[in-house]
Amino acid sequence: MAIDERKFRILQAIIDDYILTAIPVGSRTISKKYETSLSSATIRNEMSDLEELGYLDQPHVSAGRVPSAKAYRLYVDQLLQQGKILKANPESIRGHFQDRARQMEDVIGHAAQVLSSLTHYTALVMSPKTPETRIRTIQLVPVTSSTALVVIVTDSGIVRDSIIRIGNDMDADALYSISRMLTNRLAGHTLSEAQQTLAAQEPPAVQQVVASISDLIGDVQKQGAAGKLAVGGSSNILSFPEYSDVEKAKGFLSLLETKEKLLQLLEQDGEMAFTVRIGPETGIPELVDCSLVTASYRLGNQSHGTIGVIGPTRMQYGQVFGILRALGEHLSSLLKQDEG
Amino acid sequence: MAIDERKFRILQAIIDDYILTAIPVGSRTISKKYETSLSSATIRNEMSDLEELGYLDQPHVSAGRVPSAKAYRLYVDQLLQQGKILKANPESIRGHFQDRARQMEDVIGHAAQVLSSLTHYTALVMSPKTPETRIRTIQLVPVTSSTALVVIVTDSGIVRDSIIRIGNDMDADALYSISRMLTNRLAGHTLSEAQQTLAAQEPPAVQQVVASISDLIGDVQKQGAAGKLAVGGSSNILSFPEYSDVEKAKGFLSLLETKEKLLQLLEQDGEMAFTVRIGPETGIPELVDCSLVTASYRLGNQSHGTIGVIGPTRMQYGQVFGILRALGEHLSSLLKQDEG
DNA sequence: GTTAGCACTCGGCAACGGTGAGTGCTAACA
DNA sequence: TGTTAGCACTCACCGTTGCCGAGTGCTAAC
Repeated sequence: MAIDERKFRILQAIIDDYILTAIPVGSRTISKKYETSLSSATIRNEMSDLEELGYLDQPHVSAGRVPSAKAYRLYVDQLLQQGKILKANPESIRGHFQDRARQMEDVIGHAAQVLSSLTHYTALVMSPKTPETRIRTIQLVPVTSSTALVVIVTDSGIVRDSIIRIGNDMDADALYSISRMLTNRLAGHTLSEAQQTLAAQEPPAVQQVVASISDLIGDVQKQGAAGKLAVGGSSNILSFPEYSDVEKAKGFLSLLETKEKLLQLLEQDGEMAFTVRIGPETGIPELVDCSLVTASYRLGNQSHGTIGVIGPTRMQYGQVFGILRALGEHLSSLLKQDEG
Repeated sequence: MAIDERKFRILQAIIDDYILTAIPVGSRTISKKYETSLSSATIRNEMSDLEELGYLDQPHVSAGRVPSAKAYRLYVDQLLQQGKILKANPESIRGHFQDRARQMEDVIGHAAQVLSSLTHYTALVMSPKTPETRIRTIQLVPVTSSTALVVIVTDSGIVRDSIIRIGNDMDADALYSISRMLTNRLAGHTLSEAQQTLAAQEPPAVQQVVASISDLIGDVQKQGAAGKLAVGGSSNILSFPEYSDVEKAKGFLSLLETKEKLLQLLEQDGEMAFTVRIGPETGIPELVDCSLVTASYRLGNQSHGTIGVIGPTRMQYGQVFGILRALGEHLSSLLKQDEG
């Protein structure tokens, strides 16, 4: 038995209704609200077939039907294939980003806030990963007589700084000449090349400084490979009856606090327009009743970041796609402008 | 009618028991577990008096008694006065801070994590405020041909950077000479003085750059005045029966997401060893069932930050005091060491 | 001042039964 | 062969009822 066009229409109606109400959908509801030309008995037969095919679940015998993960999958694939993406109002997004944010962390934090308040779901925003970035400038800035700030600028515009200990006999000019020397030697190299170069030739005078800088380069690399994550609207999930159970809610919120797992989850996505993971497809027990929708946004020409939304499986997918697309475009333009 | 020594002992027993169990305490429980020399009837009379005095509440007539905010206030004051602060194991704290964190934000974020996992409550960590800080160095680092990174180092060791747009005709050396000029002119000045100085004398050649830097100084000032806030263990509150109601939990978690209110709350505290706000004393409706315990930690000699814990009013105060003290000391030493 | 005794209150819980939404099946109809 | 009306059946939900037990306040005796 295959799923024909009418079955699909009925399934769609069930999903639409369930997304709105979160109440198991009965045959009579469909017959009255959606397929008015068919009687409830006919719908019933079709629903029975759909259940057999694995698209519907029945919480108990005298309740209506609930869409399965398989049903959502079909629904979403159809949505994406037909390009049924609700247009979000770009103005409403731009309005939230009036004041220029200066640091990447501020931007992604703010974006997560905006995304969660627009969708009413939980928002994730990951900064772009920059695994194979090249050094552009290294500069030492005096802080105290015995410490200095190392600033590393890479070609992806990522800046990382850290305070290191220096010998007592260095003034600003001495630091500047070291900076020039390092920049000359390392500019254009990838981070790992730079670390090797530094390890190979250590001028004894600046040995300690160079070692610290080498450490820092390792940090930059590690961090660039990982990407930073901002979460917004954690508590939104509590608005949904799916999470009225406190234990479940706690599991979900704890998951949000351990960002490693989330990063891992987001990193599985390539540079797709949209990735949708429905319930068990996430592979995380706490998210069996959730869907994760992610999209990527471009930063310059080489690296990309990820934005996403976690909500109940009965998510307003079409709307979420639209908002993600609009926000992604906005972020891309925002960051491009920053870079000049 | 005043509260005599025996009444106080009974009140203490009730609070201790309620802190452990969250179940309204009956006269028989006290008579059996705490005041074994007195019968339940006697306890009953005393409890009736304590209720009249406002120290106890009765959820309903056939339930035990629950301590009021007034009771906790008395209890905590006594605790602090007698110095009954449980010693926390400093090792357990140090163990969590093995890897040196490089940026202030990492430090406070990590500290919030540690604090929440040690106490099992929700942790707040605020970075030190530095309202009257002085500039030590300003340096421009080339990023692209038309942008540069401004790094401002202040005497409180706070570093703030931002990317600004520059004219196209500046190379690294030109930027360095501007940096020297700015540092010479502004070093030792407070931020507001620096802004005024810059506004007064604008060399036309670097007009745009200077204006951007002036903006940035304003930012630094604003940010220094505010302090950054990290929250840890938001979901911990869900472990307590007080917040098994989803609506209440949602209100609490939403509050944690809007950091402005929290900052405002923390800023009311001066540089006290401990500040305790019990239930209504917080002045925030979402926190009527919560207590907020804060402590300050020193950064260098001038500025101080705040760490705190939010938990149910029936909090393990003695233990929390101990952990806060130990963590505060650790943070102070950690940051001092960073500064060199 | 303390305590035993007793009547009383009231939340919590389990059992009960009615209601209604929803189903599956069957038989008749187009 | 597909559609539909009819009907018996299931079962979650909800309000009612009654019991249990923890806890209280009061009184009287010690």
